[in-house]
Amino acid sequence: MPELPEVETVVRDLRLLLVDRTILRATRRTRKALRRPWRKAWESQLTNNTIHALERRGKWIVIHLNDDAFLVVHLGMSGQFTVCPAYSDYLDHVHFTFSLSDLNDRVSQELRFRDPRRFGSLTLFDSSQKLLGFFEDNELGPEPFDLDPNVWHTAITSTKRCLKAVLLDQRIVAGVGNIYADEALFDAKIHPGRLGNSLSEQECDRLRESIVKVLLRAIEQRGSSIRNYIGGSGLQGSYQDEFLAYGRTGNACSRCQTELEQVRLAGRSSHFCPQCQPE
DNA sequence: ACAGGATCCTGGGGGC
DNA sequence: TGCCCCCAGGATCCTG
Repeated sequence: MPELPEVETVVRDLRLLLVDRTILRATRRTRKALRRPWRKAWESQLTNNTIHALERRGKWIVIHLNDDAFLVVHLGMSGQFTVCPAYSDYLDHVHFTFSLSDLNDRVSQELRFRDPRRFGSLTLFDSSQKLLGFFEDNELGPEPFDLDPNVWHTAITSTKRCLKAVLLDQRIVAGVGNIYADEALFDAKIHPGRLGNSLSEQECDRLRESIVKVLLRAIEQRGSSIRNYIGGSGLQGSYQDEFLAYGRTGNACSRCQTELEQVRLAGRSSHFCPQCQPE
């Protein structure tokens, strides 16, 4: 579900709500397995630990704690990570709660992790070295905003995979998912089924610039809420109202009025304009 | 090396 | 109302 703009929105929301606050208690509310195993010992490691920074890396949320510890969260397809009043009702599928130290005269609050489909995960690393090692083991690629044009050009043109598969590959670029891959390819006027090694240098540049443009605009709109995505403060995003390709099969292309089409690539539905994005 | 499929899950929507 | 099937913002593993 959440791609880079949604994760960035959660991080920005939570930064305002969590920095300098202490986790008084970490509670696992279900025994259902998530994508990665949770160790019981992490609960005591988190207790009385203070959050001093939050950052995003690709689709990962990194929470900096004292003693060089890091809580790393992935939202998978349906994850929600929100701060809410401690007395508010629990929805179903809330797997973790982290009660927070009071802030001045505000009501007591909790950080909650909810994830109906359980493709998300929470993992604690007890040193920055282990955190970096984790990203290295995953071969997590560069942030879209830091892409070196030459490295990008080489990565694209040295593969015979279709572009949709390349954009979804977190080793090539971190943070792009199904929605923003389609939107970026539409913006760049490049067909998602084109093979990487068929792109010209100009097309590589255009695609890279479209990715950045689409992601930045989506962040401005707090991401896309099409099913159950919400930000760290519970607010929805609105970029879904600006989709030009994703989910618009059968509608008229905003540029040329041709009917948009849909194909399945890399196991994912891909939306495009057959006129603007020729095969 | 890569495509394609299955898998891990729950829930919503459409068709009947 | 219910049932069945398909689909979904992710990522990984297996087969051919």
